[in-house]
Amino acid sequence: MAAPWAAVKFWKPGTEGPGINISEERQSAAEASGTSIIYNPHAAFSIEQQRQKLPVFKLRNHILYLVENYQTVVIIGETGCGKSTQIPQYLSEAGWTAEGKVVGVTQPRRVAAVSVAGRVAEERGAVLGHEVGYCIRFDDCTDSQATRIKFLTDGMLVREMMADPLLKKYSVLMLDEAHERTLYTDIAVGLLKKVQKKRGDLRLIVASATLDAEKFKDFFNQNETSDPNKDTCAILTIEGRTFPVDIFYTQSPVPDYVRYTVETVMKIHQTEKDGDILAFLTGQEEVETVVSGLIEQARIMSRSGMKRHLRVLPMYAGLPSSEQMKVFERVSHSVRKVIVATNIAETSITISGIVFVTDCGFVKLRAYNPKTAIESLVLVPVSQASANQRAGRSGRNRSGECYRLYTEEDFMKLPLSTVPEMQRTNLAPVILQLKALGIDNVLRFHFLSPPPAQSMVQALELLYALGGLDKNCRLTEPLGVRMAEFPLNPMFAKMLLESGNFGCSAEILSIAAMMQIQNIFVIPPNQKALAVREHRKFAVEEGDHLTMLNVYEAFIKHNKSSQWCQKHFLNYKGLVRATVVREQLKRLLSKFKVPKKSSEGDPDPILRCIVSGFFANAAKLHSTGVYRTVRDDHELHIHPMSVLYAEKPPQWVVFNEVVQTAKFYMRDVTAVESSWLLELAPHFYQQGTHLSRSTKRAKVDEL
DNA sequence: GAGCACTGC
Repeated sequence: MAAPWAAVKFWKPGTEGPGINISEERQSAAEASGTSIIYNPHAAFSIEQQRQKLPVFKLRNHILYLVENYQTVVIIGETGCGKSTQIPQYLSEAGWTAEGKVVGVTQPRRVAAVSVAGRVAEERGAVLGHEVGYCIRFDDCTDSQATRIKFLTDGMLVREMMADPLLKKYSVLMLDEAHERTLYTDIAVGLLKKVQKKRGDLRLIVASATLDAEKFKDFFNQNETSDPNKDTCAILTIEGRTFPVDIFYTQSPVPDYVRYTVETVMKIHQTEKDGDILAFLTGQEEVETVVSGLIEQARIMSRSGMKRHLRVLPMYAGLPSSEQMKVFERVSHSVRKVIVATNIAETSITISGIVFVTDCGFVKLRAYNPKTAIESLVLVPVSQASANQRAGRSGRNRSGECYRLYTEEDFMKLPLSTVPEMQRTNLAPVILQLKALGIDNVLRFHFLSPPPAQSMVQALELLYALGGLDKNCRLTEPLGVRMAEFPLNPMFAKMLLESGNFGCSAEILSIAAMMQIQNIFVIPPNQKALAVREHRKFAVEEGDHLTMLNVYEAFIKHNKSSQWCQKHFLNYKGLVRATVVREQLKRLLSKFKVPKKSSEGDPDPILRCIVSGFFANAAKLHSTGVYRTVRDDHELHIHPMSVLYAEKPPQWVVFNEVVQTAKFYMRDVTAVESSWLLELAPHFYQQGTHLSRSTKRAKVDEL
């Protein structure tokens, strides 16, 4: 094999030919784009001067005019234009927060809601939580009297609508980052269209990307004539403040993007001037492979006299937060930082100083099969919108470069945008929420992108089986109404509400809380064996649910000690969060007068209670050694992370979810008795109602 | 026998 990086050849569209030297290309592109002024928000200007320098400022009066005259304004706000922080202030200054009214701004992520609120409070010289506040789960930093500009997560807005369906306190709502099309943004969009019909005074601002602007406009425009003067929705574009990014493609498809990522990063390091590198891959394993590959290459190079060093850092959600923080640390001028990341770096975190990006062209996305009701995680090519978002991570401080590890031809074949989450998820939680918000006919709900009808049917079927809906698909009283109040998947809500009847609400609360936290068990790549040995200490033969209960109870017993967590390779922050989640769930159980009881060490009531919520996710071990779902005979396997993976496989199990990678794997698995299924879910497995298929009955009756 | 995108209530 030749020098590993020598094989990588990129070319830039619109140039003479392929195989161009990267440095020359960059230089000519920089010349063509002209000089740009670097914007530094923390330079020595007054806050007012800084605000006026933002691109959005020039359009201040135009925005206010549109909001005054159109019920909905779609704003195409490019990165760095200042829309999220400025528009709410303009609205407030123009009187939209008079008479106790509030301007609300939603964000898809908690950190964004908090940080943007902080920035705006600072600009207004206000104490966060008074005039300017935020509201996210577990953290309501607003004052019901004083708050005029409120930042909140889109999920929180949907929750607020349960108490106040017409959102009466708001005069304007701005849905920020609506182009991301998260589940809750889409729910909010559908609901707000309904609210607007009853509240002509409510103004809506949808902040979106160019691509979806027309779709949002068509959705909200109530003008049924062909006269554009009667439009109720307008579109406005605000230019951003970013720097040009040169895009490079490979000449031919690469056979192995993991290896080519290493090669490309090393080539950039050798031939390019200063600037950090961000490499996009699809999962933890790929990230770790590339990290060790780069460290090895860098070692070889420094031995052969390379002066500038590489600092290689992994970044993915499962990484302990202390490790995650390292990507934000500054390094000395002689060191180049390389961050090897999953999709977390596409939208969720922003690292400054990135000049070069490599993009493998793939992503792991959630998918939902409406026929089997199985959610899975699948590796798919990214969309063009996603690829452009990745490229844009390089042009934030100065002009950047993006190396796509695929051909331009392949890029053109990619879908323009990612399928909205609404169309690739289990809808049971969504339908329950909509029902609780008084949407009787969910099949006729106005979705921005309607989900598959079969997904709706699956959701209705499950909710009926859980007892949350009656035969006419109406929310049951009190069970369905209560289930909808839980910020959880309906199966968890059912399990919690039943826990009083089984006399184990204390244990079920801990289990439900723990199941909401990802990556409780930390496995550092260099101490894998030791970590696994420590984790084994918590394992019980009943399965993952009781193992999690063990971990939680041990954490409490050791006074929530972070040192104790470290010693046992447990995610301290995750466990703390579990205690907070548990408190919230406990308050809901008290509200519904579910008796507080403990089974005092008896596992049986706990397992039966789990079955009362998760009976639909049951599987039986077949003689061939594989599991099959009871409801439709789908082949499943125990996930290697499950404690039952190493045990003698039990005959019957229930599970929380299925992930599809190489096989269909059940996650969070617990051994049960088949008689419990018949006893606790007779309606689902025996009676064969009009909603459930008769095949289900046959499967259990065989036993 | 062998594996864990990312949010959010």
